[in-house]
Amino acid sequence: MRIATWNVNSIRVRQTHVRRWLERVRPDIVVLQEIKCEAHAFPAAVFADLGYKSEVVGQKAYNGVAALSHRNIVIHHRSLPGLTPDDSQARYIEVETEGLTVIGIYLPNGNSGGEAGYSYKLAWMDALCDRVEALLAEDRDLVVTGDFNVCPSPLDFSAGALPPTDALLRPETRARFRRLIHNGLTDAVRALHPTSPAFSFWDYQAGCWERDRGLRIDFALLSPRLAECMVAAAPDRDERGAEQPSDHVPVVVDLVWPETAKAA
DNA sequence: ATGCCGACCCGAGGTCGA
Repeated sequence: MRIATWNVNSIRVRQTHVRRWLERVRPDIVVLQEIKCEAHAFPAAVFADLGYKSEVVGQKAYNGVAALSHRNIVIHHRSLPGLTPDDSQARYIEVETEGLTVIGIYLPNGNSGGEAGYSYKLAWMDALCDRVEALLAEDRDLVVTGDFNVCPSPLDFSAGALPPTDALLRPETRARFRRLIHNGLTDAVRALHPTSPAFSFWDYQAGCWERDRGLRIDFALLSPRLAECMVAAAPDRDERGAEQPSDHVPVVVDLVWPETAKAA
């Protein structure tokens, strides 16, 4: 099973990129972030042509997440359970496919809106931790994937790419990311690539892509049984070199169930 | 030290992203 995440920075601008990428990579399920449109404006027909159904949590101009799959998927939540007050921003989608729960997130950046903006990020992360704990307590097979807007360690960003006080780096941010991991989730890319940066984002500005000055902020976190099935996990760097690219690239994880592995 | 770029709003230039 191939699971992927991609912050596309506007699905209407990037729809041909996503279509071409679906044909090349053929994920079973991909969650998208920053689609930046309402559901009625989502180009679902473009992906339906390739056999992909869409579930969309839209918002005008900002945020917006979606899930595309050529399998049957059921949407369970369109906002983050337990976040108070209710999240008016389209940042969370929770779907189920063949017994697997997939949570797609666009976690708040936390650098805008002053301390209130940062508090919102921390509250969002607290609610996400609680949601993950509840699902793991039910022994669910779970993937939490998307744009986390967190750089957990110095390996996850180029030196000087972010000021030390940035919301992606602050100790309170990192502590909450560690809490997610300590609940029993495995950071798929880091588990398979312990020493390479494996960036997933390069700013449009200052020639960051050409200088490989990037960040690793897009993750796929796997519950224990799924982590044992992981055979590959990596950012798809090729997409950053495309014409008019998103500033993020897809992150792709491959899982192979033990029965399949024995047969192969 | 700051801005660089690109997308949104809409039809200028402000706002946001990370």
